[in-house]
Amino acid sequence: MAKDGMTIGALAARTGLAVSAIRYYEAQGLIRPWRNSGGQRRFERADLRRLSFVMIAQQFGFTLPQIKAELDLLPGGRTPTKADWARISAGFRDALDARIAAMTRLRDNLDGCIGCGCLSLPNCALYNPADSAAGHGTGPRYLMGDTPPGS
Amino acid sequence: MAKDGMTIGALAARTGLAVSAIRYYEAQGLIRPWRNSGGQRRFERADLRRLSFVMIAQQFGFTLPQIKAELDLLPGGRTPTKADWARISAGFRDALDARIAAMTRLRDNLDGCIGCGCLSLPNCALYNPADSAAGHGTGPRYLMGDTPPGS
DNA sequence: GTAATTTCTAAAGCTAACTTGAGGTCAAGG
DNA sequence: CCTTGACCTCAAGTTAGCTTTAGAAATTAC
Repeated sequence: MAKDGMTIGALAARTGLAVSAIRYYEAQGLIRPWRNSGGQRRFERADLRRLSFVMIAQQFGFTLPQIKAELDLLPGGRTPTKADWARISAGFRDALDARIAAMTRLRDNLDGCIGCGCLSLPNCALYNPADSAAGHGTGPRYLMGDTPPGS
Repeated sequence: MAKDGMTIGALAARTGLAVSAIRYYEAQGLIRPWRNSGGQRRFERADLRRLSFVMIAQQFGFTLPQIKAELDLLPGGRTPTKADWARISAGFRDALDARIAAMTRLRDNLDGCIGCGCLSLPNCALYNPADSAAGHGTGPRYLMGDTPPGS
């Protein structure tokens, strides 16, 4: 009776996620529910926390594989403790700091461009786009009509 | 002879964008090249700046329609002046500030959760996700297994 | 016991932002 | 003039992150 677990619908109601999204997350390996005798998914309370983590991380622009990598650091056999969560959240925070710093730097550079009115390189540091904040384009990109650094 | 313009290849080389991406941007109304006698696109120097703006805005997570909305504020008939660019960049900066603030707030809330070790609501302000930073999910989302605000 | 609800799987569809491919035209060099 | 490379259009394919649909089985409510 203790190991009853939540249904997917209950989990959806409590997280605000769609049932389909939760199933999708399972397919991506972010959660690992067990099955009851009838083949239906059953979730533990800890999964609420996992999904919350997923949602927060997404707010910051992390991809599901990246989030999975963080979650994979949680202990396998037992229910994660406060300390476990604190540990991965701290590691996560470093990534956040870097991301925020990159955005801020980018904004400040734009500020500089507005100030000088140039909006053109090489005065402007904008052509060295901040790391993975949101830029995962295919090829190299140079800004303001500048030529690549090494040419 | 003055109105010769750049070819799409030249523009691609100078921005680092793919030729196909530039054509796509035209289709989305972000740039309006003219055509030469043979039907090929020709671009003005100001388009370098427009594309640079597009690339920077994308770094910040703006969608192409949002970027187009900003670019549409530029004067139609003439080549944009420094003042024109400064004006739209300033408006743009406000959006950036909001976005960075939202991210920072989110991070700080996460900090609080790490500090108290709870990572659970309602102690944690995280369930009131920051505005459009990256969250454009379909339905409502509540974090940490909390119930929605009004229930 | 039966009807209504929930859940199941598998496959297809959707949006954003592009890329790739096919088949053909234009422009520049020799 | 003729070849080569850049360019053209249009349609279809790609990735992420899901949703929708269809048909069927399990659960819950009465």
